[in-house]
Amino acid sequence: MNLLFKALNDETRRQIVELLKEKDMNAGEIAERFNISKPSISHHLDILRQADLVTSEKKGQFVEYSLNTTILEDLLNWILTLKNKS
Amino acid sequence: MNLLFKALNDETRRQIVELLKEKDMNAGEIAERFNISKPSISHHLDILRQADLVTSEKKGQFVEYSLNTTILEDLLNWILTLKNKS
DNA sequence: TAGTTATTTAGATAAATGTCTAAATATTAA
DNA sequence: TTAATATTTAGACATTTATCTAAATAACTA
Repeated sequence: MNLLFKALNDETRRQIVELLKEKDMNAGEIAERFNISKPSISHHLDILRQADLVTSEKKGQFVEYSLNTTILEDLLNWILTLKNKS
Repeated sequence: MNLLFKALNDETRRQIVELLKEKDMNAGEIAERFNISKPSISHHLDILRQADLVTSEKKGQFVEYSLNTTILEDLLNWILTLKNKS
């Protein structure tokens, strides 16, 4: 839960997640969308992966990233529990 | 959205939110629950208030804090949109 | 009014974070 | 094998963050 909140607590990472919602992309394609260096994007992707929000798969010389929405179930439940105020 | 994620990106603040889910509490009562100084808790409460996750009301010499769950609607929708993967 | 209690503000500090450039690694192609 | 391309790792640096103690502010109470 900690890693998940941490991963989402950054505008760039949230935008990456939104990009990956549309379609899988490789690291370079993702980096193109931002005015941030590739190493920085790589670091953001690493944090998203640590949170299990994305998965990565090597495809030749590219690394393709995909969104993993199952991990959002926990977050969703946490929020819903809060909303069911006692 | 930024302030909301920021507010939730801290274990202490998430615990405060969970406490306030059960009942309204004043700053001192909240601080008692943690091994953290009162000024630090006050600071956490300020961040939660900036995110509009809590509201505060002065009651005599005490300040009572309440959870505001309506702000969670945005977060909920953001997550649900992500889950509806295209 | 003077003292006590509740809370916040101010200022300091160590740790975490986001960013960069340069270098390393891995894969493809000539 | 050598060169080119894709990505990550390493190391540095400025900013943000969580925490603390001391001081300020506000509100009761004797």
